[in-house]
Amino acid sequence: MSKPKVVIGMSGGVDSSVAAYLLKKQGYEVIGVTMQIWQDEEETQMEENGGCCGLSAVEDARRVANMLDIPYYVMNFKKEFQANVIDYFTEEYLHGRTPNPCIACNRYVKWESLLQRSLAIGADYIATGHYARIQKLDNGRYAIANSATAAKDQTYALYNLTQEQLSHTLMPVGEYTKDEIREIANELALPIANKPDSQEICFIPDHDYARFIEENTNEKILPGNFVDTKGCIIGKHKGITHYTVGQRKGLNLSLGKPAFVLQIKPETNEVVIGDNDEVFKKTLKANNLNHMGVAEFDPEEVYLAKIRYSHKGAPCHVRVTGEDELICEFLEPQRAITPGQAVVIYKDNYVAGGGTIIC
RNA sequence: UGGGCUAUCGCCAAGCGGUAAGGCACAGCACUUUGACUGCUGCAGACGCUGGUUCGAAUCCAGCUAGCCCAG
Repeated sequence: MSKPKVVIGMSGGVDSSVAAYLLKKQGYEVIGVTMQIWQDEEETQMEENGGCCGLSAVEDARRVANMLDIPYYVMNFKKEFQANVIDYFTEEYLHGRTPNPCIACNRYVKWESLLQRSLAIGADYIATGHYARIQKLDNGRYAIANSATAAKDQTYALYNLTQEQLSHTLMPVGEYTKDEIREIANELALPIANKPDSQEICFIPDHDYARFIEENTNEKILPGNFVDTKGCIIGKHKGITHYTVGQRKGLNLSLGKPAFVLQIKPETNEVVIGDNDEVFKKTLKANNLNHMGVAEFDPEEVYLAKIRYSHKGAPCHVRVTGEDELICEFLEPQRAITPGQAVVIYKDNYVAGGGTIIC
């Protein structure tokens, strides 16, 4: 008798607002929720230009919910966000890796925590404004698939969701292009129709990662040596948290030719420097695997793998080398394979699985 | 202290009498819905200092200063 109930995570932005509208139109009983995840009350000001999680977001989301005539709540997830995103982020950098906090946030906060609380209040699904689609494959598994807009594809950051989570998730805007979504927002005269897209890491608005990390750890970040591939010292660095593989800017190294970070060695507090062509590698090892559309990788098959958000994807073979470990062998060398980043493996146009790059 | 060499932007470096190349670094902007990468733009009013020769000098000459090398 009753309509299926869905909790939509509302950021106050265009996408999630339209998503709420679409769900309602599709006949769901929609409940709007904004997750409060990091901001201190006094800091509302700084997020005006559309961060995904600011408090100004709450005002916008509430207005949209009113217009759509759906119930609206703010849920506090600061503790979960701190533990699963901020602490993880800091810890990774301290170990010389380069994390992708959005992936952790998606899996552990936006899904795990929000889904739990939503189910607890009687919802059947949660929904978001991501540009991606959820498919149920012939093998019975759920997988995230590319959205209608390749340009706006967000599947990479969602590779880590579990089957359970996917079975309770809806992504209504995945069927549209960004332009179509904005058009709908305009037609509805949503107050946020022209908000710019969010970008950058939401909890570091000033973009100063190193300072943020320093303020969020008790560990002392020590300067160390830049070394070349032979181990010769060629300069001083400001602390390994300032660097990532493939980086060129900010090294302050004048070698007569561009210098790039090849590797970060936390054991010795060294940063290895080399030429651009030395930052290309053909294989990577990953652990912390998540199987999405494919339960077991076929070593014969050629998959497409992305090693960073904006990577176009490159063909590779996938070899499982352990309980929770695999190796991707790319057909062509890839630039800046970076420990801490995620490798997401695609089959056709859906996510087969992925993991965290360890080397 | 005797002989030789060198002194041009933060680093490297063109220039050889006609009015300061380039690379690296750095900065800003653009791109980017993780970090990066990339692209574009900017970056010596002046060539160690002081004089001199020339219509004209970073470029020639002299002295001074500093650094390097070789002799003691």
